Amino acid sequence: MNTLFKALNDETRREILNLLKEKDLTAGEIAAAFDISKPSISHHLDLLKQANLVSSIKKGQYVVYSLNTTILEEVMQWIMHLKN
Amino acid sequence: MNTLFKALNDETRREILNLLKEKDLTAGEIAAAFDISKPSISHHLDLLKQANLVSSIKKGQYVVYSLNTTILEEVMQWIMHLKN
DNA sequence: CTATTAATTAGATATTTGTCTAAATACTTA
DNA sequence: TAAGTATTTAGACAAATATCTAATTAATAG
Repeated sequence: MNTLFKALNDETRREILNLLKEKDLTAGEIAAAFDISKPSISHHLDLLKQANLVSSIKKGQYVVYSLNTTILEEVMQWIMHLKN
Repeated sequence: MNTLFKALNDETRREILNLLKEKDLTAGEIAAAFDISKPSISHHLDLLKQANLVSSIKKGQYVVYSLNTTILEEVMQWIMHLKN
């Protein structure tokens, strides 16, 4: 839960998730969408991966990232639990 | 959204919300539940208030805190939007 | 093979955050 | 009104975080 909320607690990372919602993207394509250096984006992607919010697959020299919505159930349930 | 996720990104604050789920509590009662100084808890409560996750009312020399679940809808919707 | 492209790792740095103690404010009660 | 209790504010400090540039790793193409 900690890792999850930590990953979600950043505007850039939340925006990355929104981009990946539309379609899978390479690290470079993601970086191109922001005014932030590639290493920084790489770091954000790492945190998102640690939280299981995205997964990645190496395709040749590219790394393709995908959104993983499954883990969002946990956040939903945490919130639901609070609401009762 | 930023303020909300920021407030949720801390174990102590999440635990405070869980305590308030059961019943309203004074600042002192909340502080008593943790091994953290009162000023620190006060600061946590402030962040939760900024995020509208709790509200407070002064009752004599006490300040009673309550959980505000309404704002959680926003988190829910943000997540739901990502899941489609 | 060597050069190029994609991505990550390393290391540095400024900012943010959580925590503390001490002091201030607000209310109650003797 | 003076003393005591509840809470917050102020200021300091260590740890965590987001960012950068430079260097490294991995894969492709000439």
